[in-house]
Amino acid sequence: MDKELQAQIEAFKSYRIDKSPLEIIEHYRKDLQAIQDTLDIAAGRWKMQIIAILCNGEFRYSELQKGLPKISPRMLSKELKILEQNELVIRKVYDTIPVKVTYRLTDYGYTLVPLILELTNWGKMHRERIMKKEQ
Amino acid sequence: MDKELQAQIEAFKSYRIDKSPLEIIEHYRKDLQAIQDTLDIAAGRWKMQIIAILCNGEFRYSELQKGLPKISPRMLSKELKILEQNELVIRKVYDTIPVKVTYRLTDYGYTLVPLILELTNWGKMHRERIMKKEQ
DNA sequence: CTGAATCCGCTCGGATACTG
DNA sequence: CAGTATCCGAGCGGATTCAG
Repeated sequence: MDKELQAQIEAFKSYRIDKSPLEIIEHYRKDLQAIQDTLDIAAGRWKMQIIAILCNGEFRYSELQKGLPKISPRMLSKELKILEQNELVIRKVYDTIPVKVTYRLTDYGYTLVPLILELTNWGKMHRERIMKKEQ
Repeated sequence: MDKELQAQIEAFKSYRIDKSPLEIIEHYRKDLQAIQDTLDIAAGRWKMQIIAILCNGEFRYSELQKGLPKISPRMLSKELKILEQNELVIRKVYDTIPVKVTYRLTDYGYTLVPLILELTNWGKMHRERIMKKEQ
């Protein structure tokens, strides 16, 4: 695992050897654009967390609220609507009384799993690092 | 690669089988916190892109500006300062005339490489998908 | 060349109250 | 239960100008 990371880093560094900084930047434009594209979809404090929950299955609106205690209903419904528009989430209404609404990821939404995992892993590592420093 | 993704997704789904949504959410709190932690470090429109450039080596302030044509000097220096405070980036001043300043990642900064790669990959895939749909 | 200083609009996101 | 409506503050980020 760590070796893999080393390899990735070395790949970046070796890429650089025979190029000037400006050449590198030029060849790297598309990657930056790609990052920007991802950020456009996933921006904000909540979207990634919502997707992360939904990776685990189908959840009701109120269940999501319990998973994200600090989110206001306004934000939750707003974010869900955007995620639905981007075809990452499917909203399903059950015609019962009282109403029941569930959310789950589309297949496309599940393509974000690796990203979610990286976010989670790095966050955990970061927290450990902070803890150590404080002691 | 795609098989690996399938395996990851299945891992999520099978995890769910014998648990209620609320149990899942409860057990999942720490992961959400981790995601939040990462977002706190990487939030905003520019930080990830700056780190992505610096993955390729050492760059001067003006080179970074060329890599991110739309960033204002204010933002660039502000973001770099925060990244430096978080020990992701090292700032180095050369005592020449005119001054020369370079930025590069710390070893800790390089731990973000996998995340950067995922952001890039997903962004590229997403763009292809959008293109197809529009035709 | 590498920023710092100032001004400002906008949108993100929180709080609260209310509805079918 | 699953949202909507309304109000509001903070800060993100852009534009421009200036300085060491």
